[in-house]
Amino acid sequence: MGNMTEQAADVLSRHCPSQGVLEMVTGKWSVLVLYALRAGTLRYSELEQAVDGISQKMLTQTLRDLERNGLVARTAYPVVPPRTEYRLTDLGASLEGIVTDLGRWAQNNMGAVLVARQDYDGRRGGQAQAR
Amino acid sequence: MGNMTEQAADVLSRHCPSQGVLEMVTGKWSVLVLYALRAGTLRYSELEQAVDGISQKMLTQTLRDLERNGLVARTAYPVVPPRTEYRLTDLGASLEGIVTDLGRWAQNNMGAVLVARQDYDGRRGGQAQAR
DNA sequence: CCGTATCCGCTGCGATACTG
DNA sequence: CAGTATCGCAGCGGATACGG
Repeated sequence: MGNMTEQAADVLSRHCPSQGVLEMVTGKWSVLVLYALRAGTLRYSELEQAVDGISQKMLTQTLRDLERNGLVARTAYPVVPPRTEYRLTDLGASLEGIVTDLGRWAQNNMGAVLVARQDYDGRRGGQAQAR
Repeated sequence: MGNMTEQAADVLSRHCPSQGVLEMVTGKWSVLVLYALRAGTLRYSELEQAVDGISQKMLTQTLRDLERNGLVARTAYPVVPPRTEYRLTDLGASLEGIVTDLGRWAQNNMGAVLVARQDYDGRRGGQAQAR
């Protein structure tokens, strides 16, 4: 099955629900939380440490979002002090490979990207360049 | 880049530049444009058609960003009417596999995600649910 | 310990109009 | 055809304070 010149029902199609699925990856923190959870089950506080720089608000919000999308399972133990654990669901685990590849790509190629940026900004002749 | 006192010098570390690299993927349109450009060299108007629903502003902005990051090459031919072509650089092409996997994952699993959302929202007992 | 609530600046993104 | 300019707003995301 080869020919894919017809790509009507594709991710690129506006009304395809897969767009909404991709929006899970957009957002500053989602990928990083998934990346951290590859290690296995983690408590809230452990995630907070693992994903360096994330605020409580964004950690909670990202986790709720991932939970809603069925990628992460939340288990709260009614003890004092509270204990809550998060782990990837099967669905979430099916993304592990991609998340890992993405992380590896980022680390392997950040150098090249940084150089490209300097090059691009440089060609612009030292004008004030935001971002 | 030298400072990696611990094994913790990976994507999850706050000061790791790979975070900035990951931000290329965040954003609603970047992945879709990359996805479209897997097909080969495309003109501006072809991209506009391919990535359904994107506005001129966001297409231009996304392309500039990808160009700045060294993932996309832009070639403008000084003819009338103007003709501008975009293609993946080698660096951009090195992301092809991941982008393809991501697209395939989205299409294969959007059903499961949709179900998970309904399930999650349903358990909340019909309360007003944003997003 | 694991959250929720609130205030608020910033910017991503869309809509629209204009140009070489 | 391939952009740029401008406006406007919703929502992301940070800081801080509070609650079970």
